[in-house]
Amino acid sequence: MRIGEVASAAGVSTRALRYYEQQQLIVSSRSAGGQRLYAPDTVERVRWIQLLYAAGLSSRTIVEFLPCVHTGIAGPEMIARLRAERDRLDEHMRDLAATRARLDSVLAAAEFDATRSGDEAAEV
Amino acid sequence: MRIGEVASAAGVSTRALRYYEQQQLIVSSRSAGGQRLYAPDTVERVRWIQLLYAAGLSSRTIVEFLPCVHTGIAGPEMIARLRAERDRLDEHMRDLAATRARLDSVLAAAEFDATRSGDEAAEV
DNA sequence: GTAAAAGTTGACGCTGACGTCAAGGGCAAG
DNA sequence: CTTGCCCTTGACGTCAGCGTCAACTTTTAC
Repeated sequence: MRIGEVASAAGVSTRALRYYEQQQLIVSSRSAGGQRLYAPDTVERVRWIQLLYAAGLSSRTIVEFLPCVHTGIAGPEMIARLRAERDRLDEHMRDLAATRARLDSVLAAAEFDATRSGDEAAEV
Repeated sequence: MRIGEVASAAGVSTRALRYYEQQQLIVSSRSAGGQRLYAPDTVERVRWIQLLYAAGLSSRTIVEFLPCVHTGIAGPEMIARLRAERDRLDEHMRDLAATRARLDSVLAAAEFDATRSGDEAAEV
């Protein structure tokens, strides 16, 4: 696959893919003319990368994780790192849930106030 | 309260507080000598700000939300924005949960593999 | 009264994940 | 052959939330 195909299949820009390659997150072979060629499973890999970015991991961390993500094999040190990141994720999710709850109660109050002042448009 | 007190009470740097003021997130009066003085509830406000930052909101968004967060009053437009952000948060949390699950299954595989190869240190 | 601690206003630095030109080369179609 | 689209490297730009001097002033403690 060429870079544009991978980009649209994975929903990222070609710039992002070149950046990922520079960060050693993905690899490519080259055509005779020097164009990048990707294995099909690169798309899956890129989706993983996006997930891990969204989870707050850095390129440096992701590049360490990706091998064992694919092979399922990790040394004890890597297992500890994986656990640590999972626990960080858990904590972050708890914080988000708390924030969401507080935001929701603010919303409830605002909606109640809106209905009381007769603003029909704000009602569910 | 002076800036240092608020900073340590809220767990942020003084630099952050000055930045928040510049972004109109908090206000201060001044002493005769020109030093910032804060109302005690500023601490709570700063905690809110931190929560919303952690939830991925920008200063621009937070400055719009904070008034109705405190008063519980919001126009229909603001209520829509609040709902939108809450929904974004929900979606983000779902993504994080999915990522966490996938990470966890990788971990399970790695741990299993580690026990099979007799690496006691990696066992729970 | 004086030294230390805490505060003030600039202003530049930093980090990360790309966006965005610029100036060209590769490649299938007609 | 040339049109047009996709690709290449290189390099500078961006944005946000602060960190970090620097050079002073205010306040506090003794």
